[in-house]
Amino acid sequence: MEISKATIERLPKYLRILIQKNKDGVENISSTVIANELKLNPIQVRKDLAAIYKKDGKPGVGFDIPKLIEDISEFLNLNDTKNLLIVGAGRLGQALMNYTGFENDIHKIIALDNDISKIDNVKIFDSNKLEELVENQNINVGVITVPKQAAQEMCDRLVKAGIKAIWNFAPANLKVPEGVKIKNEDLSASLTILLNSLK
Amino acid sequence: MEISKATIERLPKYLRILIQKNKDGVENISSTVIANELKLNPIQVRKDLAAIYKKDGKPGVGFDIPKLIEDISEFLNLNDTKNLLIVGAGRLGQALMNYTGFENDIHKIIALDNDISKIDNVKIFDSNKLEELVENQNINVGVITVPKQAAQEMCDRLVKAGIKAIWNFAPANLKVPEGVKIKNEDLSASLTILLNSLK
DNA sequence: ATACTATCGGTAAAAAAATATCGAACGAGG
DNA sequence: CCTCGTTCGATATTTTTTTACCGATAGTAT
Repeated sequence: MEISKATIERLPKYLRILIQKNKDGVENISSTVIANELKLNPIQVRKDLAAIYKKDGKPGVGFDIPKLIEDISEFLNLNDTKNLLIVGAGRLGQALMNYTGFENDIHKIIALDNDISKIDNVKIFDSNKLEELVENQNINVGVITVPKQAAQEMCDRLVKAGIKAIWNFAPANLKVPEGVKIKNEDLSASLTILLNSLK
Repeated sequence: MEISKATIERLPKYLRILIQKNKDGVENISSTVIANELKLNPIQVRKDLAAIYKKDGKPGVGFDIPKLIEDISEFLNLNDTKNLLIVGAGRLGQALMNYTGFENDIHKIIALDNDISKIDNVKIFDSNKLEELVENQNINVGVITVPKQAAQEMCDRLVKAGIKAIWNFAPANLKVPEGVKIKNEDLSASLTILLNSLK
């Protein structure tokens, strides 16, 4: 079956709940409980899970949590180590380097900046090492945390070096060629939408 | 007409393009040009704009950029000053305090932390001032940038103090009562979805 | 053993969102 | 001043996503 984009966006949310419940020692969970946590419809949760779950959920009991964690992780390909190259070691870049929220996949993170003396305890490379690092460090994702003015240029260099996925935090619509995926983390838009929902 | 959630999520993207074109001295823009920039369908762009634009677009010419900027800004309520209270003055909190991507609305940003000596050039308040600040500084949005373990507690305090909108950067499903809006900026999920799209 | 409740999966219906079609209007160029 | 390419808005259609319905099953309590 074809798995919808909407479903893929919800799977990580289910996973976070499942991991928490698993830590708490719970063995099974129903679609109703998951739905309540996320303010979703239980039927939707079941449909999403049916798309990737290999074992059937048990009527009256729910889903086997460890098995479900395994299946979602496998589907989302979380067990392969991913290497990130953070371009820009300002406050945001530093925040990402130290981010502990990547619960499942392990990421090697390398920071690049024009000013290589920015932080003491992390190795920062000079920006001119970008192409070399992409090649030698098996980088999967380029993360852009430079100011907006420099963002497109850094994006172009990452693409030229062979990167297929870009995670952009600069407030700009970056252009990438066909075949390269880009995810814009548009904080301003995000806040605007939140505020708008209050109306 | 009722404006769909999907439309509201696209409006800030249109706005960013329009502001850029306006700076470049362009006076009109067609739905086709906007759509190409964002890899969307021009018909969709026209439909979105029709929902909030007060003036008609001109066939053969396109839309009046300054007027469109004004109408989108008004619809999204961007001209009112919004006050943010950032809870947690770590790297992420500092990044948000210094973020220059909030292109349209002006935000007074106040930071809270247990350690009020963290940064030199920004006034940081002690965490126990949270309730007082929410009351006296007319705070519209509480921004959570504390570690996951402290996130729910801070969220509860914000809600109790009367905050109706929470912007959460901690990797956790925070619970809020009915009537309070929460936007989770789930970076791990975001990255996972990006990586998944490569398959 | 039987009834009761919670929950599942599959199919069907409804709602939301995206896209297509088309006649009309604008401006540029001959 | 006529023709052509561009673009619009309105209505219709298609696709995607969400929600409802229902018969069946697991576990629990009587």
